[in-house]
Amino acid sequence: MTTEEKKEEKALNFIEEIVEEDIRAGKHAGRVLTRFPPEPNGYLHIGHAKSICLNFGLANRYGGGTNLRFDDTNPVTEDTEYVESIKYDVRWLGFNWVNELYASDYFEQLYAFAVDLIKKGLAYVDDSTAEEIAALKGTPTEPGTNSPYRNRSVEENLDLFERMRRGEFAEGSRVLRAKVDMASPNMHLRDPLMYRIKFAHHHRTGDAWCIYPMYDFAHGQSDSIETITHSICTLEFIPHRPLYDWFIEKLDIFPSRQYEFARLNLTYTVMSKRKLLQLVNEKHVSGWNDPRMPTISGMRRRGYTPESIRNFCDRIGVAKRENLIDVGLLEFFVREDLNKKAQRRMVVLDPLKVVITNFPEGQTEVCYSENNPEEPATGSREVPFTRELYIEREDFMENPPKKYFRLAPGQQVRLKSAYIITCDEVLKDANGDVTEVHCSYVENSKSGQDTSGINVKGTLHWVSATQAVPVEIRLYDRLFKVEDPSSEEGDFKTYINSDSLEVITGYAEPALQGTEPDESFQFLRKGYFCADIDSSPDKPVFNRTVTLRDTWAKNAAK
RNA sequence: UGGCCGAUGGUGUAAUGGUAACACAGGACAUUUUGGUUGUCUUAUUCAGGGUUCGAGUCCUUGUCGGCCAACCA
Repeated sequence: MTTEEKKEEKALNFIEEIVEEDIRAGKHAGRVLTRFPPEPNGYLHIGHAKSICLNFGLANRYGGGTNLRFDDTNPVTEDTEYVESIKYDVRWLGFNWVNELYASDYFEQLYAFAVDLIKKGLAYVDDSTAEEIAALKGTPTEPGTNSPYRNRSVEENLDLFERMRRGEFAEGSRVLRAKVDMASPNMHLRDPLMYRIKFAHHHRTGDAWCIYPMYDFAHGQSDSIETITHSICTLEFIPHRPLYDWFIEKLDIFPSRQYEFARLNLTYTVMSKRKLLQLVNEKHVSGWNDPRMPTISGMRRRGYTPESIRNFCDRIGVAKRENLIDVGLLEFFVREDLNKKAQRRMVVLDPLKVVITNFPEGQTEVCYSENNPEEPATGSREVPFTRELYIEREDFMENPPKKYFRLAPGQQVRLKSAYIITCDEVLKDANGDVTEVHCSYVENSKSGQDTSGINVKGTLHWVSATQAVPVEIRLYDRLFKVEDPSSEEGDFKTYINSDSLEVITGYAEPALQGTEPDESFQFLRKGYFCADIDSSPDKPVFNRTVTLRDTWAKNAAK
């Protein structure tokens, strides 16, 4: 079955249904234009990826386009550093926007819209303090009270607003408000603020402006200016929609429409930029791109692929129900993708020395191991077999439980792509800890030319102790100890998992030397690992993306 | 106590008045020179009550539970 057919079979989400209905009805002549509107005040995270896949996916599917629009109306928190990272991340995810735009491009137009509303008697300058405005706003159960400045003349409002722009008034001394309805049960309709005074340097307009539009008077208007047909945002903006429509109607501009879907929540992490910024600022992580972060940049560094993230976003669907998705689903998709793509290598993370007593000292025998059994075309590589080897400490047990298929006294195992060995002797130190295991290899059991007829249950990964390359390995675990840190009592940071990073030295087969950053491998039986940007040719550093599925560990834990 | 949104397996998402489906997670078996991969099987009377209908997860109604809304943030 082709991808095309699969796509058609898949049920539509409710937004796709709306779009199809609009197309059927001939709305906007069947044109579809969406936008992805990040505020450049932080890095993109997996929740944004859901929105990106939705917006760009919709445009893709219905022959439209998507604008990348930076919602940069609050100069004090925004920065070009964020702009650059956002652009990089969207491209990396595999999407191309038709226009790179900024709400700040529209400041002059937005100002003209505001003047228009003032002239229509639908906006006024309010001299009240923030506290006074809040006090007159009422509560969800009590109506608000009109501001004493609500009935200024059009002329006075025009004059005051112009002088606000000229910088004649102090920050916080005046605002422009829409004249809607102070008694509305919808708080957002109680004369919402349109403009505030901020003597702040803007990352794009510099010091050209000292008044900046609020979200509600910038977002919808930007949509309209760009003739966005479907403006998709998250659930918390539902109460803003009547205001979104009010401005468009009163301004009599292009009728963009807003639709809302439920944001993504993932177990064992947090998904708000405010919280993520705290983790960065307070050094709980090394930065926005710390591999434990749910940011796109963090996941990229961790070893996640764009495909795996897109597949994930595809599978979780789009609806209006609050959700908390098991991070295991994300892990499934990265395993699925890396299983096809990542070459196999052998690396011992916690070494136990094995001496093959019947193998000559100083001799090296070349073995060949397939690079990826899922992709035979990737061929095989040489792996040196010597008298002294390392195996994983957990792959040996002196007194093994039932169904332990690994090495134990008197037991036989296969060394992957090499020989079957028999455990003859266990050496211990004064504490009784195992220091070394002596084995003998079965000479006619070499992989590919095995005539021994021996059937072993277990196959172990291994490296030559004398030719192994030490590598730094960073083992990551979930950032939080509880499923939903944000819903727990108190500060979410009290639930940080202090053991979320463990740095160890592993011993890699020689083929792993000189690995380039960003390259992903499957370390046999251990998981997927991605070379970190901290790697240098002489000292590779690997991040563990995710472990392999481990049914043995699961059973043993029971 | 106001307004708005929502409720389908453990988790998500479908079913558009006509046999509750798919994925993940869990369980069982088989395959496997990765306890990986792969394959087969398996896990729900749809929040509750009432109503409309030949027939309701779907429509109506009442209730319950959850979420959002009173930043000069977005």
